[in-house]
Amino acid sequence: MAKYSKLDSTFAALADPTRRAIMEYLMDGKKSVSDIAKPFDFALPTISRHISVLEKADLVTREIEGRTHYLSLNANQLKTAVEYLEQYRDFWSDTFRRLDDFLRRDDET
Amino acid sequence: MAKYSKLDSTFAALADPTRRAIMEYLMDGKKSVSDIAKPFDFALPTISRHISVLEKADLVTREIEGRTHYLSLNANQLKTAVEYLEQYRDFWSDTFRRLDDFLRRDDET
DNA sequence: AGAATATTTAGCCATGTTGCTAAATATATC
DNA sequence: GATATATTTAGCAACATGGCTAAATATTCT
Repeated sequence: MAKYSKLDSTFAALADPTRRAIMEYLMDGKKSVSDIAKPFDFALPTISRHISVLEKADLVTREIEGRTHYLSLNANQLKTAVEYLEQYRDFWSDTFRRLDDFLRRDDET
Repeated sequence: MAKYSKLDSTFAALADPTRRAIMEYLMDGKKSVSDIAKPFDFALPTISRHISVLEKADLVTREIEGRTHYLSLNANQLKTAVEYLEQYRDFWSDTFRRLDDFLRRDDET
């Protein structure tokens, strides 16, 4: 399926702390570029580029109103990233169950 | 918390398709470096480096037996990455619920 | 000891990323 | 129409990444 075709850019976008902070801020709702930039010590073009990386990764969407660009989280792609990682869920459940069993057996001695 | 302190390198490691393929292969259990390298058209040192990127990201662990290095998935860090992304779960549930409500209302007309 | 096997390290090159400042573009306001 | 505001684009420097080959290291086998 083409569902996972953007994982490269999605995970790459998530690998930067500034971009993750932007994402977290957007949980509050849609925000303009300058709103997003305010708390950071970076020049505006730097933030603008971070936003466009998130946009190309489909993690955020842009809505232009006059001269202001509003950015919002894209639920779809976030969900896709989690779904990809969840294929490992069985694996880590097994691991923790085995650890649990091990500890439980210790208790019985 | 220091729990999310490795997210930069973890997501960066996941951003490469070769490394994701390696991870998927490791779901089958622990494998040697040359086993892992076999299906790829890359030189062995290239795969060796990909593995060490995964290792530094805490996504895999290494167990050395004689001259052979065995690699396994690290359940902990996989779980941490998913947990980080799941803070957005409320957000995307809301989004999809709103969409659902919208479609439902359409049905009623 | 010497040869074979498993893997890493070093060094190179091409490309991509992330920060900057300066300039361009688009829209709103006086 | 000129000025102010919101944002992007261009171009640069520093550094990181991902591929390669050649060489080094560690272990096993004869």
